[in-house]
Amino acid sequence: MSTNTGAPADSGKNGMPTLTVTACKATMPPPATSTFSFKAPFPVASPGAMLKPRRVSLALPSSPRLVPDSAWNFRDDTGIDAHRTGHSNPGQGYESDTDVLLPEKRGKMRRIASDGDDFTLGSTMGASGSAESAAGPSSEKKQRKKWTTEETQMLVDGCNKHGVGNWKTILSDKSLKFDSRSPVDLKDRFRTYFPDAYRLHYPNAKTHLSSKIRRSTLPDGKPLFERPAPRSDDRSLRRRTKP
DNA sequence: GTAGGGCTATAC
DNA sequence: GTATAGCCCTAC
Repeated sequence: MSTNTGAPADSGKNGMPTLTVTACKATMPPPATSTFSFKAPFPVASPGAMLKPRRVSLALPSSPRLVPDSAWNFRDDTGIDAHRTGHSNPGQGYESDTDVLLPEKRGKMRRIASDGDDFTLGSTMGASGSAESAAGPSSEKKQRKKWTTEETQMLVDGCNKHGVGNWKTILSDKSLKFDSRSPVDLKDRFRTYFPDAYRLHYPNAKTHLSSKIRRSTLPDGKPLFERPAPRSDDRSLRRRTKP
């Protein structure tokens, strides 16, 4: 699987270690250049010192999703395959258009892709839909676009330069080239590709944290990224509650 | 604008 | 059939 050859190595200036991690993918062959260089952007006394929950988990105390810490080491069990055990048909989407469940039934409304489907993504499409809004008013689903090694490296560089979580800033950095990515795309990529780092920076996250993919910590567990200083208007401590 | 959970296409 | 990655949606 993925290996983390993070080389603590020559701690650079400011005591910030220059790290190297091998970015092998579990399901796809490693690109030609599979080594990313990481550099912790901010000095930190201890890995956990700056950790501060930015959001409160959706999981209610009584929620079956709430799993013990030990479960973090397992695959996304906390994200339970609702779509596999629920109403949807794995790999086939919903059985039919009529299988679209109401929000009160499914928890929240989702757009269903179907032939001739007419819906638009609505105003909330801004986040990830903006990048390819050229699709038109009744925007079709954004085509899946795999992240290249180069893009990933840009993301890493951006995180090191601007701090994890400053996706918009990273995206705006002229020196970083992304292929029509949105801030959300950056966040999602970071979340899926560097689950360990994501978990370190966002302890509340319970999804997209495969236990098999670890590209973001050193063998000794030290993080490759540093969380930027929390914003003063940190809303992370609050979290929506499920109906 | 960002975090976080969910859905689903795709690879294996 | 399952795991992963990418996209979607919504709360804040």
